[in-house]
Amino acid sequence: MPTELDLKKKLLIHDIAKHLEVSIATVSLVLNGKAKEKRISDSVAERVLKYVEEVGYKPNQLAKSLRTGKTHVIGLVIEDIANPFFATVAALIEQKALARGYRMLFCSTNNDSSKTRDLLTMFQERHVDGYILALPNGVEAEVRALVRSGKPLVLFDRLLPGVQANAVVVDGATGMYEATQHLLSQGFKRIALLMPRLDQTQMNARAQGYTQALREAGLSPLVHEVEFPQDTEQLVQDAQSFFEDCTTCDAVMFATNYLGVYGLEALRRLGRRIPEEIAVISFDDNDLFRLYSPPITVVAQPIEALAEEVIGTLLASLENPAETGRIVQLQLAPQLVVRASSMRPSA
Amino acid sequence: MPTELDLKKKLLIHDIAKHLEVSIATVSLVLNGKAKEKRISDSVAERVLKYVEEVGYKPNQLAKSLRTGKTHVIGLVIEDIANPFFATVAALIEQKALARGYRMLFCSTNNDSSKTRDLLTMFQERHVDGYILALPNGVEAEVRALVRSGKPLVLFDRLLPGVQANAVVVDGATGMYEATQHLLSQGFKRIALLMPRLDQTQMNARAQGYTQALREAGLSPLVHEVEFPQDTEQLVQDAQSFFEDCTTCDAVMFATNYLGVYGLEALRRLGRRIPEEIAVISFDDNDLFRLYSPPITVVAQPIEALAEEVIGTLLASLENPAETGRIVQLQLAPQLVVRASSMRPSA
DNA sequence: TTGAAAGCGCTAACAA
DNA sequence: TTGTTAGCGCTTTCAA
Repeated sequence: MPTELDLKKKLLIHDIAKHLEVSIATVSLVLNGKAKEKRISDSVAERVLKYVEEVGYKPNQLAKSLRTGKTHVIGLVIEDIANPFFATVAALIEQKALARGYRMLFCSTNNDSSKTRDLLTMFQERHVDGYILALPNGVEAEVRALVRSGKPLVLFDRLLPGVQANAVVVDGATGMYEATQHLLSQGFKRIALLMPRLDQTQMNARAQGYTQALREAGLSPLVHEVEFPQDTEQLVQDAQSFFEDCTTCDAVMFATNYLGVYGLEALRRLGRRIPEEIAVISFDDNDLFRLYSPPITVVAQPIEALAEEVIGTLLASLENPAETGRIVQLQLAPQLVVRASSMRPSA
Repeated sequence: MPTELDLKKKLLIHDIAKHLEVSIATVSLVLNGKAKEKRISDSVAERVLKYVEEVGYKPNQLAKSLRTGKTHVIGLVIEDIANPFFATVAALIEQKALARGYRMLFCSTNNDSSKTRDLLTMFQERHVDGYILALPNGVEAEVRALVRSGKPLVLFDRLLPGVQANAVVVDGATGMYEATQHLLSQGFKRIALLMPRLDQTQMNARAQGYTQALREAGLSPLVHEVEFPQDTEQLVQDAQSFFEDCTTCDAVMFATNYLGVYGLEALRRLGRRIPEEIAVISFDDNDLFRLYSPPITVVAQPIEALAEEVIGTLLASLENPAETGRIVQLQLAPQLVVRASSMRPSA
């Protein structure tokens, strides 16, 4: 004998209206908090709420969305959810969005512009209410169209050339500039930079900060670009052969967290001592850098603040459609965390 | 003067039918690949496809879903997207699901059963087509109801007591059993286990494997449970005071990747040398363990295979509703990766 | 081979 | 204060 719970026959608003002998509209209004506004008697409103709770009626969100045009879903597009930086940002954003009644639909681009285009199309088809985007180059036209359409949207981590939109990024140029100066002040002279071959604004900024600091010191930059994305083992070997060639380098900076990891692996395979033979600084902090022997100096991104600003900016334009048109562009300061890997060993 | 692109007035199926002077049904049928079946002339089908492509018509998925009852969205519920294990699994699942035409709606539980209940309700309201779940205890009733409802569903990482459902888990008991035996064979005698205080099947299995190996060797287990989830600094200090108390321990096993990280931090603060003063093994592999000095021995989970089996199982029951009822339960073997941290230093 | 029309479940304008 | 009803955009049966 099935219990009541078992045969839960997917209640409709119609059913509950009939049971309570009120109209569908009344139920809908009460459920959407418009009882007062529409001057529905407190007693009726109360009865509705009570019964709905009792039988566990849940409105079909699909129908609701079709009707209202709102899905309460935010589309999150990032480079790779397996990258700790993006995973942490995603976790924080999810948490904050959930608290405000929004859910996340997420996808990784893997820096593939064609895949990204498909993703953006899918999000549009699904009518997400807003977008949070860390995109590869090559989708400028699509994003521009999105902005024009008036959909709330926030770019983060990186900008898109020629696209005017809300954005929250980290000031990697200053971060790398200061990090480079720190190395110089420690007496290191041949400072190399390892960065991925990606024409993205945040990467260019990081390289620029590094280059500027060196030039001001009258030194010349030594930039090595590695293919990315690419097979892990290949990346390590690439770094390894770079270090083998660059026998005069006394310091190296990694432009991303994953290059830091692969770079350390390469240095370890070569048996290079840090910082005695080569000083190291990586962009982005994580457990590995903090606990490595020696601990690695990093340019730490303000992840918590980044997530907060991103979701704050999006929710603001979501809840205040009037303000669409006013563009918010934020640049957050990273923090240089000096650890043993960049300290000139006292001779 | 707005260009054609600018005033893209949200095309409807109606518009395209009218333009082509065919019926709405014809357009719909062609778009859903039922042209042949419904014997629609090739020429008409071709015209429809061509025009749709030309003007970039995209059906409203909300309306489509409301009508068909299918959303092509998979709900992914995990403990914490910022945990590298879950982040990696999520990345792999997302990639494989996308390739099959499904998108992911994801949420983290943070081991909060009440939050989890809300999450499951939200997913139901949004009519996700299937569920991939790594849940905390306390939601057995909800999941049992979900299974009864016939919705495709796969549990992973951990089972739920008393719930019969598809599942893909890793055999942590054997993994820890073998790891413990390895330590014993290296001559370590006082082996402690640090684990989170979570009554979850995978944790219990790991503890059981450890305990069994010790008992078989006539030794007694030494299990320390730490509060989780909890503030990071607190976790490190908790581990630290455990190590301070346990002066006779000559080896320690960490039941999760995060405990491994915090445990290493604690040992470092105490200045304990690994493996001379204490040998270390952690469950779950990652960059930190591989590159740590000394490299940490781990019980590595077969993440790629796990993701593959999870999505494979789900898609199978998604695409083959007939088979609902046939439960698939898989147990994958982890791999002991021996590194320096667990090797008896040659005296 | 194609067209008309009945919904999917809900919201909200309009009437009463 | 509450009820009726017209859609939101699409799929699919049934009739032509």
